[in-house]
Amino acid sequence: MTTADSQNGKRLTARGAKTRARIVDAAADLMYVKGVGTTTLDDVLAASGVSKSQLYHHFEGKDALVRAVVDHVGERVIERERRALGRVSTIRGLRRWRDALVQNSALQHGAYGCALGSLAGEVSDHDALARHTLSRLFTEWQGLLSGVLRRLQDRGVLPAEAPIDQLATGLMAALQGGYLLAQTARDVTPMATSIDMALAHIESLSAG
Amino acid sequence: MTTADSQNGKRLTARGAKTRARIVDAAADLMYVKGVGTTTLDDVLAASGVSKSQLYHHFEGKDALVRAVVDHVGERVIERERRALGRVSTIRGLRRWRDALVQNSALQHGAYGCALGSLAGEVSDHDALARHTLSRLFTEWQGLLSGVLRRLQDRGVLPAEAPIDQLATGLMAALQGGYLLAQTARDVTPMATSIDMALAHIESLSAG
DNA sequence: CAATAGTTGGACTATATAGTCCATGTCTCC
DNA sequence: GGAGACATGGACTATATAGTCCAACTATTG
Repeated sequence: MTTADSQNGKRLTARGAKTRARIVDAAADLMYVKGVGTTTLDDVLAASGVSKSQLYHHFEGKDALVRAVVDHVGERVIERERRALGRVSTIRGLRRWRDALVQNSALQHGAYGCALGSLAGEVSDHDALARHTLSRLFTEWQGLLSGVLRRLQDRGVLPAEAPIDQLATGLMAALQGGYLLAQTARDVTPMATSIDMALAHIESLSAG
Repeated sequence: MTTADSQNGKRLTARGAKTRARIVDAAADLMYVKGVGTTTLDDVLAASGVSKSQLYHHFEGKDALVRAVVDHVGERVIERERRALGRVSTIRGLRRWRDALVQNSALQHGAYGCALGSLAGEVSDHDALARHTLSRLFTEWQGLLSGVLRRLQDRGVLPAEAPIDQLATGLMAALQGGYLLAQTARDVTPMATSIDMALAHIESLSAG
């Protein structure tokens, strides 16, 4: 966990932890759909069925809540990606990973974008701490992609000279850029296209 | 111009047009730096040295102002890109284009991201009209990239079968994703890396 | 030079929203 | 089982912000 999750020094009963989790869950969902700025504390209260004092009991204020949401969403995304990428060691596996993300986004016609990416866009310029956490999360996600590429390398699919980390950065950017274009067009096609191009580039190196 | 710029039917004197432009200019700058949601009308008033009634004389409300900002920023970006890309017909030219964008972003250590991209992220899920405009702007920008690739094709640098439009989409996504990663990391390196990867892929097709 | 339409200044209002407070209820641990 | 800490409910406040109103001013046009 990044920030104080088990309230600095305070005891925290199972009941309290549950309430806290309910708040963060509701806030994360709302902020994904409505955006961070337009999600009010009253929205969060209504959605989680919790009173204001409880919210302020568990969080110092909205900023702290936003940070908790970043932590929570980050954990969820990284967990999902770890499951999806942790053992992939083929180009086909990467394509399946791509398909899953694209199809998932297609359910909303691209709306809302990447859970992490849209948080990053909304928060990065306003909260240095949250930005830093998001930056680490992206790096971690990228590390999972690097792992896949390294396994490809180990299996001889990619040459030893292939710049693994840079390829992972490029793939990550293709993903995030694709999300943004899809979100704006309300059509996942550009997202599929951009990831395809990145994967095609990676695949083209295997000939070398 | 997309939305009503010369107020539907109303006369508009040179003086009025100037005031209107001052408002949009100030709003665009503030919204780029502070974000759309956290920029208040009072901020815009203070920055442009204009009174509230003038703002409401020229715009129906904040939404209308945001749309005018989208139009204005869009025009500025497209103009800049038309100048930068309009006559490029070499890979080297594309690299110079990349350098200009990266260096420009480096001046702010990546902060604020792409003028169009960050607007898209903030506005797409809240204002269908603005989203549509932004989508068209991205398409237009991408069209400029397609133009470059087509010239490369005409000059025999790229093969006839090269999927121009998809490559342009991929390049655009690499750019936008790079912006987002740079904004989050406050370091332009990932932006440079991701565009490089897209350009390397395009270049690699010239061998085919 | 009127008459009309566009332009401006700034006080005023309504409301949404973050944040406070305190009384009461419920655990935990000795 | 009792003391003290944790947890909860909800009313209350302060304030920021979008939006209104109107009187006065300035340009344009017949």
